[in-house]
Amino acid sequence: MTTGQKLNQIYERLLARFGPQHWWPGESPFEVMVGAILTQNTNWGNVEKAIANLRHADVLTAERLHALPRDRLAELIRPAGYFNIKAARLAGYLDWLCGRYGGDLSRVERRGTSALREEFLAIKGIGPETADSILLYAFNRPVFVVDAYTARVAGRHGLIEPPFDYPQLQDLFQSSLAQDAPLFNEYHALLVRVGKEHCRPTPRCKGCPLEGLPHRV
DNA sequence: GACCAGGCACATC
DNA sequence: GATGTGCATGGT
Repeated sequence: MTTGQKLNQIYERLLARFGPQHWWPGESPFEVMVGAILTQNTNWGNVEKAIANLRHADVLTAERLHALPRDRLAELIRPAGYFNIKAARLAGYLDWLCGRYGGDLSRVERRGTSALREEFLAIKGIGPETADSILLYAFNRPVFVVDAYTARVAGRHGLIEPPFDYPQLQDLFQSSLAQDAPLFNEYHALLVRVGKEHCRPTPRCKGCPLEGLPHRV
């Protein structure tokens, strides 16, 4: 079986079990970008609390968030954890968005995918996963998002030989699947789902939709 | 009371 | 280039 066939088989099993995940759970591209920074190494439920705080404070626009004092911003996003670090990262992102694009995401939208990725990676606090999450979930670009769950599932099921890094894992998916943003969107969300419920640091393989597929000890 | 969560930058070797 | 560490809240 080719890698592409294996990846499609896994996708079909996950989708059959869990159904569409309706990612990203954000209301606008701007919210997706803010959420992508806030969710770094953090449970999404905590991020929702932080975003709710921003919404209730009526500062969920580029201009208002950019104008907010750093300590006030940190206070509002406190539930998301690492709040001082993340306040600085959001500020850096907003400096870029407001400084280079006047806070206008429709202008950002016009940029090509690889140029945009480079711009994101140049912002302190935006690494590969956050950049790719924004490209896929805010801008619908066919970029596969790699995260800890992706690495765990791919490693355990022998899709890739360790040691492997982010670009290698991303290339595995991008070169073996159709270059399709809705597919990448759903696939990543499904990997997160199976990672939360079964493919955990200490595995819970009983009842896993991937049970019976090749697996490492 | 551990363990875990949709990373990243920086220090040190 | 590889490895280690700080950052922090909140749910299980």
